[in-house]
Amino acid sequence: MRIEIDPRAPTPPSEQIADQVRLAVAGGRLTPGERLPSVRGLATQALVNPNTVARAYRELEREGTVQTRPGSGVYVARGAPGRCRKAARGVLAERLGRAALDALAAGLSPQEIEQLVARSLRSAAEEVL
Amino acid sequence: MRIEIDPRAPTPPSEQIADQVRLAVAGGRLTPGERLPSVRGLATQALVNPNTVARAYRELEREGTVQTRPGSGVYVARGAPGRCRKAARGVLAERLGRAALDALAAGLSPQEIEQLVARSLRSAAEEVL
DNA sequence: GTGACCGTACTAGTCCGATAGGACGGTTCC
DNA sequence: GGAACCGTCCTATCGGACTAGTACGGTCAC
Repeated sequence: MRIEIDPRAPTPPSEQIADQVRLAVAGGRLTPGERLPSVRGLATQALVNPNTVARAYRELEREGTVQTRPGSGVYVARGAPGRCRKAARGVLAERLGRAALDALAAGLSPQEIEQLVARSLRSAAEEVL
Repeated sequence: MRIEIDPRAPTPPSEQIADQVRLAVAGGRLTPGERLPSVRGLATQALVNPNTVARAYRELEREGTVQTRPGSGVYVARGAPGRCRKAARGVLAERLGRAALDALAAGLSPQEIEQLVARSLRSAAEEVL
């Protein structure tokens, strides 16, 4: 479980951590019952404060994505993948929709926009290889 | 020139203003020589502080999108549409690319992603009508 | 010239999130 | 039992961005 933080991004670090965990769960790279990195460990690795990681975990627990076992660690909850996948679909549809709207506002044609997406997908697919 | 601010968005209000002006210039809804809303007027309309609008205008001036005529107002610069269109294309390609990557990470298939985009474009096109 | 605008500049204050550091109790394993 | 973890909680502090209020000089129409 590798998590990268971009300190210059407009979204706060704790949100970035939570988002990456959600995506990993939705994508099956974190499975139910699996243990997340410890608060201190992840804080050291991602160069943020332990409190910041703790806040992200608290948020994930609140929404039911993870379950913390006091004194032991934080674990992916049962049923989390389905929920995360559904939520991710909604969020991404929203993001893609906004981007598409902005692209239209900027004067790009629908054809150009679909081409941009197709190209992104191809290069992303290559990156995964 | 209508500008909407979402106070809950992660991007600061001044950035939102600058972004919307750039998109409007790129899309031809603001043309070279046209005058932007006054700092005070836009601040009142968008429910933000005049300083916040002034900061956005200063940023736009720095990058050459607008030109301020002291005592008179702020005007869209010559050559701005081309530059904005080019910049918008880059930014949007980046945004779409990130969203596509995240969607892949969340376990969506490329086909599903293209469908999502196509659907967004259709609904966006209807909205414009 | 006068008044109504315009953008700019400045200082001070507020708010929110991240950071820092320490203390606490629970769990796991030897 | 004891050491080494674990997550949690708390208080204090810092920094960035927005807000608030005021003052200044330039432009424009009458």
